Amino acid sequence: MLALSTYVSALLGGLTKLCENHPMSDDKNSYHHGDLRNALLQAAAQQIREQGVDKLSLRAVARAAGVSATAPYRHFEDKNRLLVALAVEGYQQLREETAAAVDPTQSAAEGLIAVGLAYIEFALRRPERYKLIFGPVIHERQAYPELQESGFAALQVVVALAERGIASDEFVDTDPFLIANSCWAKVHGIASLAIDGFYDCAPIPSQQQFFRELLLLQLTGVVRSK
Amino acid sequence: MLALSTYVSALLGGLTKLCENHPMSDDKNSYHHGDLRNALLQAAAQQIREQGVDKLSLRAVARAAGVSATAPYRHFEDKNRLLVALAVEGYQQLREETAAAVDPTQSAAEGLIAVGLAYIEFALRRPERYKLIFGPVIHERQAYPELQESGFAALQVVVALAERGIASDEFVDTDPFLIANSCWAKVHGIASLAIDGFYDCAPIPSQQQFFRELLLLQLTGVVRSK
DNA sequence: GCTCCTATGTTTGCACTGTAAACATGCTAG
DNA sequence: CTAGCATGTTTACAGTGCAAACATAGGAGC
Repeated sequence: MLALSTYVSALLGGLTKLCENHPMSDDKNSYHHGDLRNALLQAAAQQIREQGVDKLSLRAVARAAGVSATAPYRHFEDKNRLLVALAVEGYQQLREETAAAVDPTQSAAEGLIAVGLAYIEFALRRPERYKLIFGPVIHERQAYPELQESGFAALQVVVALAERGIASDEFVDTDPFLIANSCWAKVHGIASLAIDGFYDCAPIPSQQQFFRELLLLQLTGVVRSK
Repeated sequence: MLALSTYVSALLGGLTKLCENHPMSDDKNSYHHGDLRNALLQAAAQQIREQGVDKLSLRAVARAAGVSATAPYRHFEDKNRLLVALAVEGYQQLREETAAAVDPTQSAAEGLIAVGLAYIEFALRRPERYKLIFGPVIHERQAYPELQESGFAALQVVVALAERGIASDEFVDTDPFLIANSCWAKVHGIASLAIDGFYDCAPIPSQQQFFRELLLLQLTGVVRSK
């Protein structure tokens, strides 16, 4: 009887190995999950994508991972910590996607436009993730240095472009950090306003084109050059 | 006696009209509060200011107003509705403060800078209110047209400046709506990033000066004019 | 090979939240 | 004076984040 139960549990263990499409996929049949931390992150990401970032509940995440309500606390001190981890992940994606948008054979100005559009596209494609990254969802951001670090890393893409533009005399000779922040702030503002639906009912023929013109204006300036 | 009480209550009615600083102060000693709606808004505003926007609880607001937990539902269908009301209020403040910053005798460009700085100052002085207005705190913004209306009203200050600049040949001849949005996005981006502490540990001598330079760059452009 | 430690789970419990439903109260119009 | 209605209250429920105590298994040391 004891032997039987052992056998059964082993059998079940084998079975779970076969019919795995949901995240665990380990030989662990019960209890120790194997890779819960990642499973939680993944479940949380999906939940955010589908239901919005402020509807995210730790308990629901745990439920989705097939685990008890307080299990996540073994891997994240806080709900906030989970969010921070997701945000850092988001910053990295953002950095990758914007970096991928710049073509070194193009001019620095074209590069800025491309990065800006990629940034906005990212924000509109993953609005909830974007809100998580920048919005006030995460409490006490300053308590998590990794957040600001990955933020700065994302900014670095733009700084590099600014440096290139200055070096090639394409841009005005200012602090590249200033130029980068100028562009970033602009793009961030556009993305936020777009997500919040400010451009939805505006009399705009094409959003894409509108964004491009906004970005161009950033480069050429508003004041008529005399 | 009946006549007297009527008289007294009329007198008090006249008085409340005069000496209104705190919300209640009515002849109503209990039950019907008098002006609960405003009291709730005020209490909520304070709570947001002091504890942060995402810590706001309707029950705590009710408690602060000295009223039962569900009383607010007689005045706001939702917690969200309360937040919307506060956000609209915030937009109006924002519009007033930015409008007050523009001096008609100045150039349009100087006006844009002044408005931008006033905007950023507003955001930094009332960060939680600002987060409420723009952040993802309010759900389904598009369901509340008054939100977008007051948002557009705030934008109108900038549009007017853009029109003035274009008319006086100070600015390039583009759609004023485009210029206004360009400036607004920029300023909004700066404010958001500043609130999120992105500039806190940056190597910046003076924040104020940094903001001014960022805004100036918006006007003059990044690309070297040939 | 046995035992204990520790990492990782679970259960239980608490204080709190938003909100629905039913009930109470008192101003006001008929 | 009274009926109705706006505005309160009480009660209840499902859901939340999290702390504390308990359970389990896999691996380190004997």
